[in-house]
Amino acid sequence: MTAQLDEEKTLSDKASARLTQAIITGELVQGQKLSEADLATRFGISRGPLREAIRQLEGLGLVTRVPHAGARVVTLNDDTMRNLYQVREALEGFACRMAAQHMTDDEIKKLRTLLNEHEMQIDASAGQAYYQSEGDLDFHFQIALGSRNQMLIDLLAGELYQLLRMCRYRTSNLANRTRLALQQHHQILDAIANRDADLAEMLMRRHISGAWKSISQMMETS
Amino acid sequence: MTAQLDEEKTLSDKASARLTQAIITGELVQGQKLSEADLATRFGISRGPLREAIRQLEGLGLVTRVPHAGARVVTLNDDTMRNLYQVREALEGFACRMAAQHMTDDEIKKLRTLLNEHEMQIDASAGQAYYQSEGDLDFHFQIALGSRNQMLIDLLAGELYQLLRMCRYRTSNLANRTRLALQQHHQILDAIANRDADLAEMLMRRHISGAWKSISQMMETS
DNA sequence: TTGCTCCAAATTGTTGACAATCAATCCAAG
DNA sequence: CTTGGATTGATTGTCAACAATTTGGAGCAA
Repeated sequence: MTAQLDEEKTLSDKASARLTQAIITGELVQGQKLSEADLATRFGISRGPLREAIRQLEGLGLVTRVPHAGARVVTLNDDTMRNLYQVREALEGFACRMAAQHMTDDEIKKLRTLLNEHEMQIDASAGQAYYQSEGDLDFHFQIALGSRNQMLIDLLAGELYQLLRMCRYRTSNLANRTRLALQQHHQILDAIANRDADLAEMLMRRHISGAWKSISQMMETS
Repeated sequence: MTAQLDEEKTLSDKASARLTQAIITGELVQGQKLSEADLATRFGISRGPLREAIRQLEGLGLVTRVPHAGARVVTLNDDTMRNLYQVREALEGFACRMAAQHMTDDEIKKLRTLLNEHEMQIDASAGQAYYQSEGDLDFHFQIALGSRNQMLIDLLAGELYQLLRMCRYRTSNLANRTRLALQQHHQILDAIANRDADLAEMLMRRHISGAWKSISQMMETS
């Protein structure tokens, strides 16, 4: 989505982006301690900017820091993942309600086109998890944009988005729900097109809580 | 609530707390530029810890920073305030739903007692805005705790809470709704006590959206 | 007067050295 | 053998100097 390459402005920002990437992809394991000296040398920068980057990631909830004892990558246990999906249920449900009120007909049409493209990609790649995930995130991001609420957009596309990608990486493609998800996306978009805010919110909530049920089932059986 | 005095651990944390306080109380005006040198000397610390504090506040959404041009206090215009109240409507409504499912009977009883105390304080202080605000925040905080969702608690008691206090400070006691608010609090608690999650969520949503309507009306007439 | 160029001052970004704190180890006393 | 405490090592926190970038204005030409 926003794939800003290596040309950020400051070293702190570069380090922040690199750390985020490393945490999401699992290059830095959950709960791992972040050694300032180690990371600074690995990134080829001084400890100053690195510390600022860590402070920023702390504000974003990706690391936890205890004074004089260092920072650790946040650990996503079952509880925090359940919490995350619940918060998403609340926020994305509400975003969906707002989107039903504010999205233009043109935006809705384009989003429908996007869903159809996703469908074709799924047919072509026969269930490769990558397209599934990216397509799913795309749809949810467009809904967030449709809410016309910048704070909501920042929350969903920022902190929660990063954590969600960590979850996705951890649970990999445990549950292959791409067909069902796509169908539900269409239903949600139908509700939005009909300007039925109540229904749109309810469907999005079910979509997300259903995803969580599926994931938690898969996890406890494995 | 959490009135941690001057004994934080590190200078960065102290500076962070002091900056937050200064921003909320309006000592630092909205949109004002944060000069590192100036603040560092005022706080009696070096620029290093101060920069870390600013980075942290950036992550919390209290300041906006543009590379090589400095950080500014976030500005709360009507749009962002509306956005804030909408996000609260979504999150606190959901928290209320969870609270109806998870709060113990004992917690509910204590919360009822708290509301009664608030009522007496209001009678005694005859509408002093301070008690109104603090009491209101107390109730909402307890509801958040009742959700048993730590992420929700962190959001509501952290970033959103600070922004809300900024709003309260800015709009002062424009709308004296303490009586009405207290009555609605009782109704919400009734719904929770009856374990009626749907009603509890709906009432909390109306409570918050009503508060926003009242505030925005007051603002456009002034 | 207007607009441009270029310079300089002020501010932010970065660094390496120094101080403070915590954790583990080792030694000695009971 | 255990326990208590001091010591040492590593890691985090802090500082002041240095480098890089932006911004504002002085100077000059059209």
